[in-house]
Amino acid sequence: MTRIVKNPDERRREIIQAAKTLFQTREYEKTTMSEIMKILNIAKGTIYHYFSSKEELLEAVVQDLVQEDLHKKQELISRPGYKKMNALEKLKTLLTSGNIADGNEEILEHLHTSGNTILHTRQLAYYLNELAPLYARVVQEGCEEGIFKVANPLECSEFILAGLQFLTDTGFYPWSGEQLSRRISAFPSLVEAQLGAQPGSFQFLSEL
Amino acid sequence: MTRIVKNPDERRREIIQAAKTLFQTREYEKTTMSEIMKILNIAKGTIYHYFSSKEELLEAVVQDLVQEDLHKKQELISRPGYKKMNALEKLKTLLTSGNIADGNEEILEHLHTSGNTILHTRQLAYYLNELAPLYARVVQEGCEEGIFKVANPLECSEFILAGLQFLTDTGFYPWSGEQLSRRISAFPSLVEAQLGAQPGSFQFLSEL
DNA sequence: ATATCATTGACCGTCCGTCGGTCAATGATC
DNA sequence: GATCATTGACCGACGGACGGTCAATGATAT
Repeated sequence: MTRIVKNPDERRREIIQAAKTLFQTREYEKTTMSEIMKILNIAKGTIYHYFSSKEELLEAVVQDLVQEDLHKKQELISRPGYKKMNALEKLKTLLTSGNIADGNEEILEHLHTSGNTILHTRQLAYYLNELAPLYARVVQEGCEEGIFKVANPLECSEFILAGLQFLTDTGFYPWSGEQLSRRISAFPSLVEAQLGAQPGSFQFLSEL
Repeated sequence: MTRIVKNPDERRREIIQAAKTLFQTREYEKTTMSEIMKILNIAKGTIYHYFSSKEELLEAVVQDLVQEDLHKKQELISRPGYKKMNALEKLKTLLTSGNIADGNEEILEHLHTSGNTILHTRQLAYYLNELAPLYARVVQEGCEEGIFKVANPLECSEFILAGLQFLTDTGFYPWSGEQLSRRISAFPSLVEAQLGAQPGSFQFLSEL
């Protein structure tokens, strides 16, 4: 067969991109390396030239996914208007800019509701490591502004992000519609209590 | 080979028991049906006579695991002294009676630190469904006693349990020792804020 | 005796990962 | 500038393991 040689970086990203799509739509465990290879028209060996195992490929995909989100958020932060906001508005900006699994929303939405535990867990864990500090900074500011009251900003951020995500992401578990709406309705008051914020200030969490 | 016929219920429980041990020590995905079958000295077909897939066997194991915990907690609740406690003491009793993955502590402790995402996620989800209502009731009582202040007891319980578990269970993700101790130190103030409880009342959470 | 059903183990298809080997580009040597 | 060695991207047949199937068989109850 004709052989196509590409820039290694490009090839690597191609593989990650294809794997990302498949892992998200078909579920990690039910995605085969052969599928990825067929989509890209490459041989088995090529994938294994770049990633020593399926597991390692997953790792790269997750990293890519979270990094994407991180960049999006950093872009938001560096926008002109951002600095003038108070901590609450900043938090709202960060939280509403599509949490985890953004940009790929269209793909997900439907098939998201399957159960892709491994991908989602890794993603959340990695997400916490990378993004919780960002939120923590804003929480800290809120405390200084006097609108929040939190003893441990970083852990508080991790706690909130983990809770919100785990309890509403059907990628972890097939939560029922009743469970989801029940939880989402309660989130504003939960987060307000957690941050010591004014009642109603996080009402927007119920309106996504 | 000589054939050993057992009471179906007993056989079923044998299989669940063996699978439970292996799933917890070796990790679900790396446990093979053949291993289970070898331990029990039964043929492959026998397992599939009781469980139509490995996945279904996992489901049964998780259910068993959580049910075990539920019974333990119900036993605690029905003890003579329990009813006389105030809500805070009751919560402490429930929370310190070994959360998820109790009884099997010895086995875990060490190998727990591997990464067994699927088992742990299912377990937490199932745990929330079954046990959050128990906690919610106590939280509700606390509100009536005036020592807590919570708008949505059930969702609040789910939130706390999910957060604590996800952020400290190395079965989800290999959290570092630094992360773990940092989070555990912060838990008292986080939970107190969430429940609107007196500062210091959940200090015991840092001392497990 | 015969119906029922728990049990067996050979067998199947699939999937991850390996490995020996190909080929083109790069750069050293004469 | 012609020749040749080296590198590493790429290939794809193959191995081995695993989840799952099924027809046959033995045990048990009636």
